[in-house]
Amino acid sequence: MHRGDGVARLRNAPTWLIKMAAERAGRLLADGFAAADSRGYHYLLLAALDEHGPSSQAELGRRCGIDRSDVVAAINEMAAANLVERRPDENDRRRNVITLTRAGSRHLKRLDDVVGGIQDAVLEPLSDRERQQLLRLLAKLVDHGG
Amino acid sequence: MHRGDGVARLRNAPTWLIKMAAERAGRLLADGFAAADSRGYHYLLLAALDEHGPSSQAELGRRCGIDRSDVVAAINEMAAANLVERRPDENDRRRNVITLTRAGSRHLKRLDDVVGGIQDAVLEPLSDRERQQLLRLLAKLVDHGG
DNA sequence: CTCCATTCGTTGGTTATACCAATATTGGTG
DNA sequence: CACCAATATTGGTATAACCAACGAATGGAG
Repeated sequence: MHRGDGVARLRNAPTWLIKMAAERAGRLLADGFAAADSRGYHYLLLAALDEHGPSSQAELGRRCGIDRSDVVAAINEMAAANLVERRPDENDRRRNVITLTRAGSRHLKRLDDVVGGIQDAVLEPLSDRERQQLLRLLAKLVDHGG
Repeated sequence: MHRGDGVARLRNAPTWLIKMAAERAGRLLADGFAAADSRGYHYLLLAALDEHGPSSQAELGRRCGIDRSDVVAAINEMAAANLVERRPDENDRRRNVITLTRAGSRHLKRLDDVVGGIQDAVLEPLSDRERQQLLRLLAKLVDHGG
């Protein structure tokens, strides 16, 4: 029995189904990240560093949609684990430059695998064609407003 | 700019898009409920009462997937607003019987309208055919595992 | 150069959701 | 009766997401 299964009017409410599916995906992702000693913010930040190179914390926050204060905490954790390096920016002494370390790159690869595995687990009941359909429909929804 | 828009590998990750869509839907729902002096739990509980008639708090919790302790709090709030009535069960004095009041029925109608409006807002970019497709795909996902 | 607004990192909160544990009361079963 | 299960309730925890305020530093307008 899942949240709201006993309420008939929700079974045909797309927004509710989206929330249900998101909850499941979120649980699986959180569990997978936790098993790799990480969490969602870490994955986002590592991926952003990988794709855009060394960045200030504010840049990371804007790119990932994470509040500056939460970036501080996540970077603290990852710096302590040597996944990233934090050093002051010579050209702008307000900023820190965050750099991905070798260990950070390796960790990101592991997390990419975790995410990939969860994609497969969640999408398992769908055929390739259906997955493409779903991707297209969701992209349309997200591009529009969210 | 939305959460994770600056991370390319997420734009083609269905689970991420689902989470994004769910966040948007969740925000809209929370805002809509708040504008009606309610929140998600209230809607779930009122809907369950409407569909199944008077129930104990434990029944409500099981049907809605809400923890018993959270049911207590939500029922407290709704009883204070005269949306439901809480009285001890004569046949089983462990239980309370929760009953929907007239005002509760009216409130539920308002919340149903709120939810309906949000469905339309979220699904706006999709044609009728696409909405049916999405509903089908999501149902498949949710039925399967979550 | 001076003043002012802005940016940045950081600390220290708040809120809402979703849990979990413990308790007293009652019900049902042997 | 003795025992276990279910119920309502209190209280607490963890987490994500967000917000406010601060000092230090920067940049631009005059």
